[in-house]
Amino acid sequence: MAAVNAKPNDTPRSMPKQARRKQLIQATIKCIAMNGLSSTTMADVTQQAGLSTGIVNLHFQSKEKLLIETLRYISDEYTEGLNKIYNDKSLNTEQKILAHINFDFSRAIIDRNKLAVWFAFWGETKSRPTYLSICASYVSEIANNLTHLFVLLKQQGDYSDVNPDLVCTCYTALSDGLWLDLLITPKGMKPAQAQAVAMHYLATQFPEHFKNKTEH
Amino acid sequence: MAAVNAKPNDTPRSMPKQARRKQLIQATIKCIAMNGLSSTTMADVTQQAGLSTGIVNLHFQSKEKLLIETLRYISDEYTEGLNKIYNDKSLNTEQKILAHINFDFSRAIIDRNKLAVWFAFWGETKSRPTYLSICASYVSEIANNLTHLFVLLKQQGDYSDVNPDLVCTCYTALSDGLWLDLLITPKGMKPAQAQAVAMHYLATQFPEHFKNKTEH
DNA sequence: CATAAAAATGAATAACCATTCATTCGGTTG
DNA sequence: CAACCGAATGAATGGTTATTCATTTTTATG
Repeated sequence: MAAVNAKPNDTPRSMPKQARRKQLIQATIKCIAMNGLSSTTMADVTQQAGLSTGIVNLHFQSKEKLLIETLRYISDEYTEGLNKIYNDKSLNTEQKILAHINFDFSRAIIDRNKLAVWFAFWGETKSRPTYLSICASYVSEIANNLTHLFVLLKQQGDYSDVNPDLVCTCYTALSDGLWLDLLITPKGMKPAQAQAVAMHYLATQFPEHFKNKTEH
Repeated sequence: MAAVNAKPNDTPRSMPKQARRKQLIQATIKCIAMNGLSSTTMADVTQQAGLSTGIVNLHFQSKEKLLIETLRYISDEYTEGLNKIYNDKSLNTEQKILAHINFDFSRAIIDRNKLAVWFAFWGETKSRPTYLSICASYVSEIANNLTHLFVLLKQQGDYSDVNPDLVCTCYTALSDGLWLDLLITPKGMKPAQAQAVAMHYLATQFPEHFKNKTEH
């Protein structure tokens, strides 16, 4: 029996379409991080992917569609990671919230390449309804889930003054703002610090659960 | 699209150089908000300003320098507004902090055109050292001043557990994140709401001063 | 007024860039 | 092995864009 040698360096044509699209999206992320969205060209992307000029149009029809799929890619990665946590039946409410925070400041998420992509697209939402609607949809999905966790936690302590909606809005804004710190002051703010700031806020709302927990 | 400032009498040539530069910067802000940074062209900007093709190169040498001056313009507007508050001898510490929050969510600052510009530039900082250094400089200036206010306030109440540095980082990140909400969910989040969220956080740290002071 | 200096114009230019498509390549099938 | 077909290539194309600069317009000065 001959061993099937899957050479990782090769990019065989038999690769499923989905894999080639992913390869191009990842090249796009790298290019946006390296050159900025405004000077990312098709040539940059295809070169970064090690492929030929026309390949993006073959797989995505146009540059605009590639960019939309790139935004969708990082949005999906984020929401899917969180949904895995929300749906994990082995975790209780407190553990789910902790897992959420850990995820928000995990390697895969606070990768500066991806942060640059997030902010680049956010900066364009006002002029591109498609970007805006992709953002609006993941924002509301996460807000629903996270608010619900806060509602549940509220019932587990002396938290009558806590407003779950407000806490969700505040936590979400805080973590977005911390992402900005990680992007623009990479030497001043480390991931663990950012996470500690987020924990600090949650401890003000749910001290019985989150005080003195600097978990990672 | 009609040029807004096309009336000849509005733009006399005797205008000081500084005024024409400002006019072009404001046109740039409007274009970035309307079309996105990545598709803002020199022709867009000059048309928006109601001036001729070569005018930007005459006053700024290049597009890149225009963009840098645009970032500097919104940064300066922000830091100067805050410095006015910090240096106002008629305000006590608590009033300065309240004024800071009011300013962060005032009309001039949370104008969606300008928010779009902030995020557009933040998205490019990773690839443009000049943008990064402009951002780094205003960030640290504000952090110094705001932290100092928290240090002073800490002495005015039973706040032994408060960490002024942490509160400054947290407040700043929170307000940046709320700006994002104002930009991408304009129908879901109103300025007054955003400000209330910020107040809510400060009340957790300085309850004797900021509890039940959500409106201003 | 006359003249010079400064500011602004906009047609022309050269570089750049997204997209196309005739051609080549590689894997599969019979 | 031969014939086929989808995937990939990359030179060519046409549209866009930043920048230049000779010319025109306006302002300042005596």
